[in-house]
Order: sequence, then structure tokens, then C-alpha cells
Amino acid sequence: MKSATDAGLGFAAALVRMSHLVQHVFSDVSRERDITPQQAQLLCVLTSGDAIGMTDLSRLLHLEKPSLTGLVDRAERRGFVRRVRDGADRRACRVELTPEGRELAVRVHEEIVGRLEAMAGDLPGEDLLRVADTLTGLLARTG
Amino acid sequence: MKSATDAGLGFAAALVRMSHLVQHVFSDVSRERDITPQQAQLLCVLTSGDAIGMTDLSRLLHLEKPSLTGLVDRAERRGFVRRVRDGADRRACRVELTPEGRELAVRVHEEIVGRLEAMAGDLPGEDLLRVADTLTGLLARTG
DNA sequence: TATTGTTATACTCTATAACTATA
DNA sequence: TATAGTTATAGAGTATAACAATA
Repeated sequence: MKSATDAGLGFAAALVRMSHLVQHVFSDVSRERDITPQQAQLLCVLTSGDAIGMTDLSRLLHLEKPSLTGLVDRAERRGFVRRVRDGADRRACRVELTPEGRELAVRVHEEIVGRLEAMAGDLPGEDLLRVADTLTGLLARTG
Repeated sequence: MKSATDAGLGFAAALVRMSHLVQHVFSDVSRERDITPQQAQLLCVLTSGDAIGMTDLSRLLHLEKPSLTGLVDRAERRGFVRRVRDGADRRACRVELTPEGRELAVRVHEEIVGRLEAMAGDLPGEDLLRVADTLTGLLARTG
């Protein structure tokens, strides 16, 4: 009943260590695809939806806008994303994946998910479902 | 029974999103303490144990050795850590926290843990224990 | 006036290659 | 020869301040 706090890690400590592990997976997969982890994260965010403005994107990635400008510049230079002008607001642009960027994003995402699930391989599926449910609930209220 | 995959996130996707959330907490807390997230991570790793050599530290932080040299240089310049010569091997040095570094590390760690637990505030404690247990089991086998 | 995004600047982070010193 | 760590160098990531263009 109290095993987590007695013999294992507390809730927050477990999340922190798991977060580092996930970051390492991001680093390894990015390295193999010859992109940076930040570019991988940008690609993953853009896979989820439609084209998105710089301001919203900077909020999603937790970056100041000038930092995002540079990140998008470099990703655009490499042909992964492109800026499209916003028809309604002539100040704004929206960022979207190019076909090559989308293909890369899908591969990176699949590889990351695959490695994480492989790590969980021999744990009971029921436990994993419960973890996913609990974390989903937490994320729904927080971010 | 299948709610996680039907209505919520899969296991890996939940871990990835949780990881980003943890990174944001690290960023926010680091910012408030006027250090970089990488310095915060270094401090946290050093809190856990004794002085540690550069090679082991680079493995723990998933950094190439020259990257670690710079990170330790900057942390040392700010007075958070110090290099001590290894008595047995004259090539080696071990990195340890200064008193000021340890104080900062404890505060940063407490703040991060506090925010993560606050986020989980209204979730059933039993669920959190199960999550911590499952993740601890996964971490024990992985890294 | 407020908002969208960029430019200018300075620093940190990171990797690869080459190096020194010790084992 | 192999290992521990650093130096040299280049590029990427990040933030703050100041700016341009549009709303």
C-alpha cells in the first residue's frame, strides 16, 4: 500500500526521472535522424493539427517568440516546415509541415513511441492503462 | 477498461506529454532562481550522492564529455559546484556541490516536486501511488 | 495603443576532432 | 594502448531589448 514512498520513488520523483528518460529517447532518435531534439519536438507538435501561428506555437513550446523565430528559420531552411501568410491578418503567418517534414515527423514519432512501449514491454498491460489514464487526467487539468 | 486508448492517450503518448510538462516546470523554476534548466538538472543529479567523476556524470546526463566540461565550468564559475582532485587517479577529478550549490539544489528540487504534486492535488492518492510504483518498476529495468 | 512577428545581441548548450596527462 | 579530462571550433538554442508592420 505504501510501497511507492517506502521502497520506490515518490510520485513527483518518478515523474522527473521518467521525464529524463523520455528526453534521452528524444535525443537518441533525433540524433539518428540527424535533427536536433528541439526540431523533433517542433515536428511532433505540428503533426497534431493544422498550420499554427507563431504566437500560439511559442506558447505550446514554452519558448519566447524570438527563440521560435530561429527554430522555425532553421527548420524551414532544412525543408521541414514552411511559413504561409495568413489571409485574414497581414501581420501573421502560420507554420505548417512540408510533405518531407510530415514524413519525417511520422517516423520520429513512431520510433519514439515504439521505444517507450518496448521499455514497458514486460509490465502488465493493465498497469500501463492505469498509468495512461491517470496521467491523461492530470494533463487534462494542467496543460 | 479500454478508456486509455479509446478516449485518452496511449501509454507512450501520455509519457511524452507528461515529460514536456515536467520540462516546463524545470524551466519555470530555473528561471525564477536565475539558473538554466541544464544547471538545475546538474544540481539535482549531484544532490543524490557523493562527488562523481566527469565520465560517470556525462553518462548520467547523457552528454558528451566536452559538453559536460563547459556545463561544469559555468556552474563552477557561479560557485555552485567545485572540482576536487581524485587521490587515486591523477587524471581524474570529481565534481561536488558547494554549500551554496547544495542549498540552491535543495530549494530547486523542493520547488519542482511541490509544483508537480500540486498539479496532482485532487487526484486520488491511491492512483498516484500506483503510477509511481509502475514507473519505478519501469525505471528500475531501464535506466 | 496593442499585437504579430522579426532583428540585434549576448550568452548557454552541444557535438566532433584533436590534444595533454596519466594509467 | 587505453582512459580521464580539456581545448578548439562551429553551430544550435534561448532570452532580452528594440524594432516594423498591421490591427
